[in-house]
Amino acid sequence: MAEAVQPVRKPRQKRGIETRQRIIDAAQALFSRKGYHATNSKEIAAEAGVAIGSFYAYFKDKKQLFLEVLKRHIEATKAMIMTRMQEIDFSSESVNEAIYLLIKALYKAHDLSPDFHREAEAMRYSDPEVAQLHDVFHESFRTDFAALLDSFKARLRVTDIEAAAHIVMAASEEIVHSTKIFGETQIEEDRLLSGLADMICRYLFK
Amino acid sequence: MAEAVQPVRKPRQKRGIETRQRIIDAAQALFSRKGYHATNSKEIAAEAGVAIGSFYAYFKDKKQLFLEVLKRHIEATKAMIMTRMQEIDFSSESVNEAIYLLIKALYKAHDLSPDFHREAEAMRYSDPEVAQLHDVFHESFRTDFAALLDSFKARLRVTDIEAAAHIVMAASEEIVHSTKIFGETQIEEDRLLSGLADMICRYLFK
Amino acid sequence: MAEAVQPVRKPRQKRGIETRQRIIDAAQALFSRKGYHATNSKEIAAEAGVAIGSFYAYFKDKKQLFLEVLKRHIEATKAMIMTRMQEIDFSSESVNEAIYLLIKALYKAHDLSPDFHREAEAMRYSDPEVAQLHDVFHESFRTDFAALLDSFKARLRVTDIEAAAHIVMAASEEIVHSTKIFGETQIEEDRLLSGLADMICRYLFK
Amino acid sequence: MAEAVQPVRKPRQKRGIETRQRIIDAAQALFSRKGYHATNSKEIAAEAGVAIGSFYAYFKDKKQLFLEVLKRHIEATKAMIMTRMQEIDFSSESVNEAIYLLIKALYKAHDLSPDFHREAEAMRYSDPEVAQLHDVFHESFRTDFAALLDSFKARLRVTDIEAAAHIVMAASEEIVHSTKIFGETQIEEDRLLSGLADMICRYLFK
DNA sequence: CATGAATGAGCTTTCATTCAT
DNA sequence: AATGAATGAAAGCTCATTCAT
Repeated sequence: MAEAVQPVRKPRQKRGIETRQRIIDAAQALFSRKGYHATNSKEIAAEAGVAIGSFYAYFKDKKQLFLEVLKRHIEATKAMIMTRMQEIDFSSESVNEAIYLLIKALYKAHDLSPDFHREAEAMRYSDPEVAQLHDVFHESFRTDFAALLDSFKARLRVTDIEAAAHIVMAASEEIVHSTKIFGETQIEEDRLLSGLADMICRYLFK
Repeated sequence: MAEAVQPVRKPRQKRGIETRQRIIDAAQALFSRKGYHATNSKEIAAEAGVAIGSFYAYFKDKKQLFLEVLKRHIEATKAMIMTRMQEIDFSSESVNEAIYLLIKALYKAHDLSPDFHREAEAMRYSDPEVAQLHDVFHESFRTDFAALLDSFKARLRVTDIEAAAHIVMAASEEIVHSTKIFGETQIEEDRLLSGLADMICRYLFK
Repeated sequence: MAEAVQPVRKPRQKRGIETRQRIIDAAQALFSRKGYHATNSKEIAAEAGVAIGSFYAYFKDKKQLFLEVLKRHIEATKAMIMTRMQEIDFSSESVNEAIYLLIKALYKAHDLSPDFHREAEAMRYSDPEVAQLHDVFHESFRTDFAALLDSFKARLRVTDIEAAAHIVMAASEEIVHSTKIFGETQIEEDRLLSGLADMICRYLFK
Repeated sequence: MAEAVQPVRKPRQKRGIETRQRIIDAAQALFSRKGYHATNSKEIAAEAGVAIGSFYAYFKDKKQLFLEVLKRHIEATKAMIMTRMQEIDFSSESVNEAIYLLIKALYKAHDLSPDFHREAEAMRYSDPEVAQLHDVFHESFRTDFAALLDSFKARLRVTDIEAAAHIVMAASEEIVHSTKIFGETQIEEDRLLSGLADMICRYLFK
C-alpha cells in the first residue's frame, strides 16, 4: 500500500513564506541558546508563534530544519566574507597586509552568530549530512582562495597551492575558534591573530 | 521531600573494578560506533553484559560516563604522545626533522580511537564540561611544548613563545582532523602533513 | 542546560475538557480502589482510556492530579453538606434536633466516596500540601459553623465559640470516621452517633 | 518445587539483638523524617550502619519493619500513659480534674515521637495491617477506660459506657492531633484542651 | 553472621509525529 | 493554511531483593 506521504509545503504566498522564515529564525535562536539536542520541536513552534502542526507542514523534521538554518547561515557567512574581501585592494597593498585583512574578515564573520556557529561545528563532527554541507562550502572556498594565491604566483614560495590553501584555511579557522568560540584562552586575541598572520605569510611568500 | 542521595559506587573489590571497566569499555565502543546522543544507557549495559542497575550504581548518568571515557582517552593519548616524543633525539637531529616527527606523533595518536576522538570533538563544541576537560589537557600540553621551544631559543625566530605554541598546536590538530576524521578530503595526507611541517618550521625557526 | 518548560495544558475545546475530566474520574476510582501509592500513571491513563502522553499534557504529575481530585471532592462534599443544612429549619426545631441533623449531614457526606475520603485522610497525614487543602476547607467550615452557633448565643453555655466550633467538628469527624472508614468497630453506628449528639448538645447548650 | 525460604533471623546472641535494634531505630528515625514511602531499604541499612543484606536477614521487607517499629511505639505509648495514669489519684480528686489529667497524659504521650505518630496515622488510613494494629491497641485501651468509668458509675450520666468510652477517646485523639500534628491551628492549645475537658465532663458526669 | 555487588521489573517522563477539526 | 489534542515508543532511573563471597 502506498504511504500517504504528506510532502513538505512549498509556500508560494507571502504569508506562507513569512511563516517559514519565522520558524527558521526561531530555530536558529533556540539552537544557539540551548543546542540542537536540548531543543524540541514544540519549543521551536512556540518561539515562532505557530502551531506544532505548521512546523511539520514546512519541515520534514527537526534535522531537516537544522540543515535549512545551516544553509542560510553559510550563505550569510559567505556573503559577509566576500564583501569584506572586495574591500581589500590586493594589487596595491603588501601581501602581508592583505593576509591580515583576510584573517580579520574570517574573524568578523564569526560575529554573525557565534553560538550557532559553535553548534554547527558540533554537528559537523557528529552528523555526516552536516559534515557534507560544511565540506561543500569549504571546498568552494578553498578553490577561490587557491585562485587568489595563484594570482600572486611570482611571490609565492609554496608550490602545492591547493594543499597550501587548505592548510592556511584550516589553521585560521581553528585559531579563530580558539578566540571566538572557546573564549577562555589565557592568551589574548591579538597575540594569536598576529602570530597566525605571521605564520601564514612566512609559509606562503618568499 | 528530601531525596535519597545514593552516591555513586566506589568499587573496592576486584569484581567491582572489573564491572566498572567493562561499562567504560562498552560505552567507548558505542559512543564511537553510534555517537553519544544515539546511544542509550540500556544499550551500554547490554554491551557491557551487566544489568541496567549496575550502570547507575557506578555512574550518575550517561554524561558522567562520557566524561570518564574521555578522561581515560585523554590519558592514553597523552601517554602515547609522550612515548613517541621520548624517541625523538632533539639534540642531534635537525629541528625540521624533529617537528615532522612531532606531527607524526600527534597523527599516530589519532589512531587510538579515531571515532571516539571525533565524538569527543563534537561534544567539546556543545558541552562546557567536555570543553573544560579538553582545555586542561590542551593547556598542560601547550606548557610542555612551550618549554621544548624554549630549549631551542637560539634558533627561534618567534618571540611570543606561548602564543606560538598555541598556534602550532591548534593548526596541527585541525590539519590532522582533516585527514583522520574527515578522511574525504580530495588532497592526500602526505601533501597536507609535509605542508604543515613546512609551515611550522618556517614560522618558528630562523 | 536550560530545561524546556512545557506548561500544563489548559483545554479550551470541548474534547480537551472531557479528556481532563475522564482522567480525574479514573484517578479518583483508582485512588479509592488501590490507594495513591499503589496506583501508577499508566494505570490511570489506561482506566481513562487515554494515552500516557495525555496524562502528562494535563497534569504535571500524579501528585498534582491527586490534588485536583481532592479539590473536586472537597467541593462536592461542601455542596452536599450545604444542601442538607439548608433543609434544617434552625428557628423552629429544637437545637438538639438540629445538631443531630447536622451530624447526619456530615455522616451522609461521607457516602459520596468513602474510600477516596479514606485515602485523602491518609495523604493529609503524610503530605503537607494535602494537609493545607484540608485546613483551608476546615477553617472556612469552622467559621460558618461558629457563625451559626453565634446566632444561638442566648442558649449557648460555651463562651469561646471558635474553640467550641473546632472541637465539635473535630470530634464529629473522628466519630464518623470510626463508623464510615473503619467500619469494623464493635459498637453500632447508632450508639456512637446518638452519643456524639448528646455530648455536643450538653457541651454547647445550657 | 519447594521454595528456598530464608526465614527471618531470630537473633539470640547479644550482637544480633543489638543489630536488630539499630535497624529499628534507624527506620523510626527515617520514617519520621521522610515518611514511609520516601524511605528506602538501603537508606535504612546505611543509617543503621549495617549492610543491606543484614536488613533482609532480620526483616522480611520494609512493611514488616514498619510494623515492628509501630509495635514498639505503641508499647512505649501505652507504658507512658499508664505511668501517668497511675499518678492520678482518682479517688480523692474531682472527676473533672482527673479527666483533665487524663487528657494531659494523652497529650504528653504524643511527645514521644510526634512525626512517627503522624506517619503511623497516615499508614493507619491506607494499610489494613496497620489499621488492625491500631484497633487492637485502641480496643484494649477502650476496655480499660470503660472499666475506669464503670468505677465512677454513681456519678455518671451516660448509660452506654462502651460507646461513651469510644466517643471520648476518639474526640480526644483528634483534638490532640489538631495541636500536636497539625500545629498550624489558629486556636491556641489551651483553649482546645480545656474546651475538650469541659465537653467530656459535661457529657460523662451528672 | 555480615557484606555489598548485582539484578531487572517496572515506574516516571519526554517528545517527535499524526490527524481530526 | 492553521490548529493543537492525542498518541505511544522509548528513554531515564529507582529500588526491593538475592546471593556469592
